[in-house]
Amino acid sequence: MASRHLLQTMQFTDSASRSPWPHGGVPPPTAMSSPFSSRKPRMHDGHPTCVNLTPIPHTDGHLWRKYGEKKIKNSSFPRLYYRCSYRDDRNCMATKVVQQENDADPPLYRVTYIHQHTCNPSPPAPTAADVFAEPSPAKAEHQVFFRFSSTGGHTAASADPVVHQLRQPAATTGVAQAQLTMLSDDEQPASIRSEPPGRRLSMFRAVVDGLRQMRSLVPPPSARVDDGWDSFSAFDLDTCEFSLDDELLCGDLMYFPDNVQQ
DNA sequence: CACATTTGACCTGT
DNA sequence: ACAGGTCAAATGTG
Repeated sequence: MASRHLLQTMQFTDSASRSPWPHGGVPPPTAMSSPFSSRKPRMHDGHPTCVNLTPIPHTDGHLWRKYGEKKIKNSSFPRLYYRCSYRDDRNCMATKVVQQENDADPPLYRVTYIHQHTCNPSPPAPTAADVFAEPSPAKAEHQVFFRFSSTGGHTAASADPVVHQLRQPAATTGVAQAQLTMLSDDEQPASIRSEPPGRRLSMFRAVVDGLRQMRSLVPPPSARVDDGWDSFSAFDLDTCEFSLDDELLCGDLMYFPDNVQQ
């Protein structure tokens, strides 16, 4: 699969631990509608929620305990209810609801997260202000931070925009880390959200140019199928399309090419 | 035995 | 009344 690559050091745990969201640092794949937009955290009974679509609803880096299952009207699949396993001893009120969406292979699940985890205090997730911010000299010494938006998939028509984060340590280390993630609207700076689509596209292309430079510093190994870089090898800078050649493991999430195309 | 899951009952909002 | 969310006893598992 595409997760192991280069020095077998694809690491996603850092962002996972810093994210308020249950998946490796950012919300997982889902349908989105415009550049730099994605699912918005919504309010659920006055509590923030995050709705994700994923083929692997059960592995998101947290420990859940199932507490209910309900047949839902007009749905072929039951709705599963989970709460954080640390609810009692750590007073963590995070819950999630898993609803199978279809019978595809693999099936797609809609996962609704309610409340953020308070069971495992960790440094705050990168704020929206970090997006497109110049890395500090200290940070740049260890890694280069890229976050960019693109349309995902092989065709522009079917492609929903996603926002990706690509991370790489200093080229001098010879170790590359790549992370394909997505940012919710709330994780993106308002300055970007408010930009017209054309302007956002330009910004995205500028970041992709940076990505190309970064790749030139540490070229991807050739003929490696399970190379994370392969996931980014099909960028079309004119159309901002990309494709995945293989599954990509991101944190605890498995991205499948077909799903990324959505 | 401890813990997780299952599943029907119960509760609540519309 | 109905649908959806939660509880909790029964059951399963290591």
